[in-house]
Amino acid sequence: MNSSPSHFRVEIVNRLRDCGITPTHQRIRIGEVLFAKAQHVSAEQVLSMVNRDKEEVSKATVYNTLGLFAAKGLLHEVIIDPNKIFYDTNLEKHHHLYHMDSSTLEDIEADQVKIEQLPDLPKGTVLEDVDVIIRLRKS
Amino acid sequence: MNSSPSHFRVEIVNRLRDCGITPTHQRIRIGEVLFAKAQHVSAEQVLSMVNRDKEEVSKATVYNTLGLFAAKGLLHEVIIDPNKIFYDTNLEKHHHLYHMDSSTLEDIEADQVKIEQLPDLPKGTVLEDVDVIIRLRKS
DNA sequence: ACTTAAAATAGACTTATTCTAAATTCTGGT
DNA sequence: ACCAGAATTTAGAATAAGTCTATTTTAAGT
Repeated sequence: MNSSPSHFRVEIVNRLRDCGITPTHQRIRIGEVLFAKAQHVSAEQVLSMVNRDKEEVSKATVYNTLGLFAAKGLLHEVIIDPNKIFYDTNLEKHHHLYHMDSSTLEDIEADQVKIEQLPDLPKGTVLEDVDVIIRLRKS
Repeated sequence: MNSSPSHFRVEIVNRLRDCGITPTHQRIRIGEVLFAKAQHVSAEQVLSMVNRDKEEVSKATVYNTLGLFAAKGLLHEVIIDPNKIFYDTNLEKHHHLYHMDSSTLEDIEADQVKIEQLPDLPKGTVLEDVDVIIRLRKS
């Protein structure tokens, strides 16, 4: 609805189309806040970022959209804190440092952790992902 | 309050004392169901196991006690399912297979996974734990 | 523009967990 | 054994994340 949409906005629209997601106003808005930088955000945070200036997107839509984006691979769900899913916009293979004192999450590049051996997987199953979470505490 | 407490019951009482936990009726009851075998249980499950025959322990106490046991190292919290904490009575070093289709958790022994390298930890922090979660999907 | 399927919405609902304030039970000192 | 104070338990209310539902709005192809 803007006559000169920003380059970033156009990028998001294309990204959504590439995944077969119809780029609605709300989804684009959510994309704008999510993909501005690599970050870990909760649904709650997205909701408030998206509506910072004016009420633009409902709670239900934020939840639906985050679920949809995650299903399409635009985000990863990170499950570390029991009361909150974090959505991670960093799609590179990577792992996490979790600061238990502050409940914050920090990325570590995949090559910083070397896993040499995994168990035999039960038959009938395929590996989806290996998450490594390094929990830290203040010393 | 039983004149011939079972060996298992006595064991639990000692275990609680060793951790500096006053062994109340409720805590012992909860210990009985938890430490009967290595398992992963949610608070909800503990609540219903404990009160199977007759109402013995309140919800608040179950939550308090699980939190206390975890703080004292009698249990480990496992956070994999976003809406639920699972408490793990297996205290051996180990990792987890998570079956995404059934939302169930399976232990794997620590030596089944070899981690060769960890990143340098930020200064002022100490390693608390390294969790490896292998997510599986039906093939 | 017109139609229809997809998407978004408000707000009620659910579910896990925490809080609160009162009642009960321990524990250590007598 | 008895008592006081501390710790623990309790029922039920409160909170918070997330889901559901029924209705309205929007997107996209004709």
